[in-house]
Amino acid sequence: MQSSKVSDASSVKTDPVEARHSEASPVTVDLTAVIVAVTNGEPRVLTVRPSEGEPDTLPSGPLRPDHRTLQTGLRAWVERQTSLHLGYVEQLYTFADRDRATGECGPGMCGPGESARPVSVAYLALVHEAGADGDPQTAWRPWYNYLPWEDWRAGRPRALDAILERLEQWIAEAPDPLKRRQRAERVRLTFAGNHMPWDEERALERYELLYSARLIAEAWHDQGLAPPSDVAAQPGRDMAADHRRILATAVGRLRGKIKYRPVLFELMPPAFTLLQLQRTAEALSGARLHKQNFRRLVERQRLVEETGELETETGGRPAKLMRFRPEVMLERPAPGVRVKATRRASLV
Amino acid sequence: MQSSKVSDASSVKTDPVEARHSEASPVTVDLTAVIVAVTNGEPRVLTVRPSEGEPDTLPSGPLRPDHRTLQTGLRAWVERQTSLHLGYVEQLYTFADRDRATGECGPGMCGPGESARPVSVAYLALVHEAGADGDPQTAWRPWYNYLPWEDWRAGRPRALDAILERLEQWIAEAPDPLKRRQRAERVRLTFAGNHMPWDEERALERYELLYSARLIAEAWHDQGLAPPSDVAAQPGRDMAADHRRILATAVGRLRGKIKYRPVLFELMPPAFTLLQLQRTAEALSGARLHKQNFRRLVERQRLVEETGELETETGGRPAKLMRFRPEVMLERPAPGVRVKATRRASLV
DNA sequence: CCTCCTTATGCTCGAATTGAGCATTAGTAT
DNA sequence: ATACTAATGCTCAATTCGAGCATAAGGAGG
Repeated sequence: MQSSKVSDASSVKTDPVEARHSEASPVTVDLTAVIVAVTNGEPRVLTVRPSEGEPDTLPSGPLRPDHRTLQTGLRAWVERQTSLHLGYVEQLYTFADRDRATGECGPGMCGPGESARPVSVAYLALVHEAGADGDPQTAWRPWYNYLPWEDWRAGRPRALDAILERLEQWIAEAPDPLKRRQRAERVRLTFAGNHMPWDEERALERYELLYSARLIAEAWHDQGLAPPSDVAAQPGRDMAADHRRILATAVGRLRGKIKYRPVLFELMPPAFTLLQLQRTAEALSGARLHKQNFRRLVERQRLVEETGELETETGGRPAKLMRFRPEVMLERPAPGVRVKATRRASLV
Repeated sequence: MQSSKVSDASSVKTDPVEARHSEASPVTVDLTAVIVAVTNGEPRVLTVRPSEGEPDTLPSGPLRPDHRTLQTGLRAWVERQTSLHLGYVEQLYTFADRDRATGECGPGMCGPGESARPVSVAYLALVHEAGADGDPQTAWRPWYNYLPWEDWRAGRPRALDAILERLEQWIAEAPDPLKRRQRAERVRLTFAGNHMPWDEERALERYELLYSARLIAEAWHDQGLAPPSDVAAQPGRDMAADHRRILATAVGRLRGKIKYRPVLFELMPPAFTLLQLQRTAEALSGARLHKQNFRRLVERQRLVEETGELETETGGRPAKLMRFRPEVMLERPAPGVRVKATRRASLV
């Protein structure tokens, strides 16, 4: 079913006529959005509620002639589809792999071989609150549902054991010793083997590795195959087309970004406690942070100021409510929350 | 027909007619490459020699159906156009502004409004040596020819005086006081006014600001106007379409990248002295670095190892020749040359 | 050969940043 | 009162950073 595109691809290769008229191929541009919010310390992405039995989907739509720029096109689509106004928006990446589903053709919906190749331009957007829209067409999903191995907040994720076991198997299956070493090295690098620390920014690399090793259901779909029924072999919920890849890109990018730009505050309500801020940073980076050092950092950089109010619902001593101090943008280049995970995740 | 789910979703909310003729506009995808090399401490980009009287152009070509991915398409084009093999390649950005020339249509050259909108996907590539190809169709140009205000290696660039003068004028011309303050703030932030340090990574922001203020010849062209004849008002050599914007994107991105990934070595010959390495870093970042601290950094991170040879043509005491130590990639995440400009550019 | 110029390389020193953790405060729940 | 929980203040050592002094080792000019 998803395989329709694969047959397109092969027709391109085999049909000499197709190959000869090598002019620019007409394509359509699809704008896809990863819209992120963090509520109660849980990072969520907005999904368009799929039809029964279909995998989850990110909001997206084609670029239209009346869109002046890619970004305005994206905003238009999202605002229409979700009645959500986007604040911070950033371009993520442009994908156009011929052999990898890009989602425009549902089962049987693709035209004949001539159909335009789908190019998708992915965007990342941050919004304040998840709750808002009661739109029944959309749903906020914890992003770690799709990428469970990325969540180290409660220590090493359970899913990793099964994953690493499968990856060892994949390494062993390599056709020759050189490839075997390369695979092993790639696993070690991205999955923190052997003296490598876990690098939370490598979310995309990890996803791509799992895809190569066919631990990602989409890898099977893209080849027109049904994934093995063994659930443990397919960690995380799958998504339509390459949306999970786009999500992984967003996660990695955002994890990097918070370290040198104050984007964290795009996700916060107008007033918040320092712990809430910390929880948000942890939600994104997927790691626990050292509390006192986190505060020191935020305070020394003067990223926030007191509102004067207190939050009493903390479960402990009341906390000062803070607000973002927008002037920082005008003071230093590159302010951000460059935090390092605590060594021992238990602490905090 | 493209995105079934989107039109479904939107048709729920909006006028079905609108939704129906909301076909994706057909577009062509143009792959554009910023190919960078540094020779003798001068950063250069590969340009395709323009026809007489035409502005300089970056190598580019349309995405074709036989290209499996965007990146392979780009490599194919570049290898054909320049007989150059690309090593490091990274996607930069995708541009598709409707109102900004993207090169396919000169003034009046576009067909009727229906013509396909050009989308350009820009890539950055790093290569070892500029000299190589004797291809008469291409030329290596110092990138600061196009962005002279970005070169602070010999102190504050001369061009800045004229630029800032014009920008002051632009600020004063603002239609209302609020806009005036916003313009002033924007200038201060990007051009290091008033206690802001020069942030070399903001190359794109600076370019865009100059574009807004019409200090960039392309800003006039895009509106079908001839730029004023006053040369001082148009700093830097212009390029075709939005290629200078793409170049500015590349410069900013690369300046950021060298700080946390060892990409610098993609530009170096197999063996080099530490000073050559430093000159390369300086060439990219456009600033002078503190020599001893630079060596300390490179050595402490064990980015290089001695080859055992000496370079005697240094003009002074012979220097050890070094080579990149690729093992660093396997040791730590994010090794790089995160250097800060010396306060006083004279030192070194 | 001696002097000067140039670059290479070693080393120091104080300031700032970072990682980790102790201690105290101030609320709520039992 | 006692136990928990979270907020907040503070310390301390290790490391990193910014700046600069000092010395080494070549070549060029006298």
